[in-house]
Amino acid sequence: MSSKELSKVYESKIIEEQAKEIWLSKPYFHAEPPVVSRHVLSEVERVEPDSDCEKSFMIAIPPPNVTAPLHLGHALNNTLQDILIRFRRMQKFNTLWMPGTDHAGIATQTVVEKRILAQEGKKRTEFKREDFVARVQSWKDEYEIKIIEQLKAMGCSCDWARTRFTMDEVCAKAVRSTFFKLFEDGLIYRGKRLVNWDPATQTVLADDEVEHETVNGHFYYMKYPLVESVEIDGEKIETITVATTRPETMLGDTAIAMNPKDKRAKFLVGKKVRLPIVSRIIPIIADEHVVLPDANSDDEKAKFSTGFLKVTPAHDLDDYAIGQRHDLPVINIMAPDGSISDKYDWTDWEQIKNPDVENLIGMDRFEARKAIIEWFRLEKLLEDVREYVHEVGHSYRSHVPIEPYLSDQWYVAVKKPIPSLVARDSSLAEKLIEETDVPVASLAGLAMKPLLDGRLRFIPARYGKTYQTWLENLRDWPISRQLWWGHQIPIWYCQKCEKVSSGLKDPTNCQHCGSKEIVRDPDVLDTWFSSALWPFSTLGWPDKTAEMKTFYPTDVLSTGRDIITLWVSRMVMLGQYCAGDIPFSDVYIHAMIQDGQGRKMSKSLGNGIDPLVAIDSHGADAMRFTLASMTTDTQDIRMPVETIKLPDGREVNTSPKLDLGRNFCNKLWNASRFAMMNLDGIAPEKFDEAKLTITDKWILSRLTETIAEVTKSLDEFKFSESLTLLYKFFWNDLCDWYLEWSKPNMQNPDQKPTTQNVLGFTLDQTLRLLHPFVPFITEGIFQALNEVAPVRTLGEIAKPKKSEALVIAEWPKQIDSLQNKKVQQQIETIQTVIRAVRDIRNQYKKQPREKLNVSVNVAKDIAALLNENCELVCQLACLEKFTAGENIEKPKNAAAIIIEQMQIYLHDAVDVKAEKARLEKQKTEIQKAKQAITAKLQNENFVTKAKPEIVAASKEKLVQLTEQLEAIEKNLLELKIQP
RNA sequence: GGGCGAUUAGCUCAGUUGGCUAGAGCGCCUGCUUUACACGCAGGAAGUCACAGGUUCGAGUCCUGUAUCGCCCA
Repeated sequence: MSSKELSKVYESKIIEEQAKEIWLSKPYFHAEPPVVSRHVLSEVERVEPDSDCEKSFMIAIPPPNVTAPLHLGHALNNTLQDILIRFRRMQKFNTLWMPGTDHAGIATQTVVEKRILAQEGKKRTEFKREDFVARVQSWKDEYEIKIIEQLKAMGCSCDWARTRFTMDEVCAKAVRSTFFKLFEDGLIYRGKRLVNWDPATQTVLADDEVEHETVNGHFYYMKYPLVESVEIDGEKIETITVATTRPETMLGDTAIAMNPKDKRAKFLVGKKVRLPIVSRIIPIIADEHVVLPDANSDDEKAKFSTGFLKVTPAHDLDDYAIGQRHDLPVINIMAPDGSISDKYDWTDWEQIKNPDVENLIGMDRFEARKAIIEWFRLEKLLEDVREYVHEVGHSYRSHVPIEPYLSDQWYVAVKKPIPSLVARDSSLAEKLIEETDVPVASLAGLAMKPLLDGRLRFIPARYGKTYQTWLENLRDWPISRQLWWGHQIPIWYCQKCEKVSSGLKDPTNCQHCGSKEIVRDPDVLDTWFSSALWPFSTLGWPDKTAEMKTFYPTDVLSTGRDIITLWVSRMVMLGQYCAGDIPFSDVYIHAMIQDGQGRKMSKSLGNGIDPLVAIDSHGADAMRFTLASMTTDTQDIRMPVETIKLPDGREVNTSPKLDLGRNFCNKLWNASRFAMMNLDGIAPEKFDEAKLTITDKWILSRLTETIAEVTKSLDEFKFSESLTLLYKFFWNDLCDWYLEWSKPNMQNPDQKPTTQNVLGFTLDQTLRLLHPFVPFITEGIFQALNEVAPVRTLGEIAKPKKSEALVIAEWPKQIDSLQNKKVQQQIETIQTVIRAVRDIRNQYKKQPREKLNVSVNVAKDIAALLNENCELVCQLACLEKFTAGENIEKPKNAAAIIIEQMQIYLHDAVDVKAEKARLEKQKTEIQKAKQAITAKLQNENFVTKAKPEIVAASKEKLVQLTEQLEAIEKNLLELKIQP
């Protein structure tokens, strides 16, 4: 928009480039704490904040994983955040949107590993650790740039100068400090536990990184021979049958358990079984945990149970617990990659090894399953195989079934009272959060309390329950991961005294015996450990920075419901623990985008939409508009996906839904263009309040109403509602009616100056209201408007501050004096008449341009209103002549339409048949409505119990319907008389 | 197994604390080169509000149950 006019066609790409240039020309997105000296970090002197930035507003972006480019879900989440950020910035909050990316340990390492294997045929283990990490690092560098470019393309107004990465120095310092603080508090400990092991990526996973998938599996019924036969009720028993879904683990069985209530228990408990293949002699024990068999039970487990449970402590969580209770040996028969192996704590290998077992060594766990079943079949020990549908845990990264695996891991104790807190207030030592076993002073307690106090709020509120239930049932958090990519655990093992050392700085000697022979733990920390610190690590914690003082706690976190447990809860835990306060007060949980069939968008289904493709085809504003307009508080939004072929032959996915946004932008562009064509020579001093027409008053009233409503709904995170309000105002009021009505005024020298000011002001305010949603196009138009009409005020009534750029313009304020309900009602009446005329015109197939005559029979006051505004009606209904009056007779050859309390006659339109049909139809409708309301009013209960105003309204309605019905009947009668 | 959500026009969705003859956008039908916009304008057709009970003067809205779909947790 070089000169004073907007280009004839709206082109998103040009507008986006221009807006980006403007936004980057000055630090509009940058926020600074209000301080005198920023260099003194320890004791910051605060100056009194100036009135323009009294309050701060901050959002920390959920840092996207550097694993892959952003998808449409990111586009949605970041659009919503940008809307909030731009809204608050315009409201003159000191607004900071902190950007950055996440190293995403397991995900990124896996992706890079796969790529190197595919392209170079090399495994990770063929690299030196630092060389491999360097390869991941360069992947990260590449994707970090891509991601930030994508965010910029979407219009995100982040403070780019502050961009962080979860493994950069600033974040690493926070990670180290947090770890050490937890370590000092005794909340970090090492334990040998059965963990969720991912054999593909070969690392441990936390409970919530395990996804449960429904699997069509089998129950295998395998006979184990008793060492000595047993007689039960005269029957001689040689074998017992166990049922299992995982036969391969039998190699590690160390007992058979049965429920003590089982009638056979008294004969069998204490006896021994010879484990097939391995010939290990194992005991039969009694344990309450074993499910009693019941073929008719609704409980799946009872239905499939034989009453005998093979106990494999090293490969099953429940079995591990039984093993602990009965002091059973734990025999691990697998390697970390899930293959059968004698190299990892197969403690009795030497005693039991035989050719049959040796055959199995090296087999993958599923291969081994087949081989073992085959062995049982050949030995006639396989009693049965039954189909069984069950849930199996899978890795959320590699998607292979999880293997319960015994290993040493570092844990964070989440339900242990924190010594440093208890030291400050000893009453906290034993205090529990009501109706839970969660100590108030524990990490879980710290996370739970703010929700219960109402300081932490979920939007929609129902997600608070998810958060709370998870915390109540929380187990200790395993934080070590057997990966190379991540924050290496700051723990050193002494080779001499075997004790561990840790610290804020890397130790050179053992902190216990002083030995120099210390070795650092090779594992890295769970990615969520560093993500949990994000809202304050990015602000420079643990240093007492001015940023921490100004912006912490932050205001909103916007994210998907899938990571409420993984991430949100841990941020609150560690925010409270490290920074001494909640990390944010509002957690906005946005919907998940699905395709037209309600499926998740995913690479494997090929049903995803690339935001860059959407931006390319429809424009960033269009994409944002569409996404925001679909954001209600439901948990899913469906976006029908359509595959199109690009000119270059590529096939890409897009969605017809995006047209909604594009159409809107096009309309906005053209309406603004039209407005500006009429704003030439605008003179603010020529605004004359006395010359405001009814339509001016109406649009200003609607504007101020819209300002109030939009502000309120944005305050409440109602994105779709805000846009609906804006759409209605802009399209249905401003474009459809006001712009049309303004046309004659613009030709009238007396009226023009005032109309110009009203139009300039209205457009200005509309652009401001729309800016958070569609920032590029509104900025572009605003810049042009600044040239065409630099001052856009309404005399003394409204003087919004000028701004060089819309991004920092002031958010509109509602102006009560402009609110005019009476005028709004009058315009509605005028619109009703115009619509009615257009309707009959259409039915009578009159040409749109054909000038017609219309008269209206209506009560005196309305007749006066219509006559006064005869020109408004004539213009938009395309009439030659229009008269309204109290006792207007229906002319001959006129069509009649009865609406509200008006009888509108279109002269010279004769089609008796059509007219009859139309009136008969309306008669039926009105009769139906009248009957319903009559019945209501005859009901004694309604009249006495309903609110008086409802009853009064109903009575009035009845009067109106009766009048309408009479009018219709009268017209029908006339039609009958007519030939 | 426990929890949460959804079910309203062909499609995607609104529908406030119960109170109109249940709305919007897209699609469909009819007409329109009205000098801002055909990515548009004017008009129209289209719904047993998943089903069955209940509460109430009154239920798309509240309660109970059923069905289907989806998500989370175990």
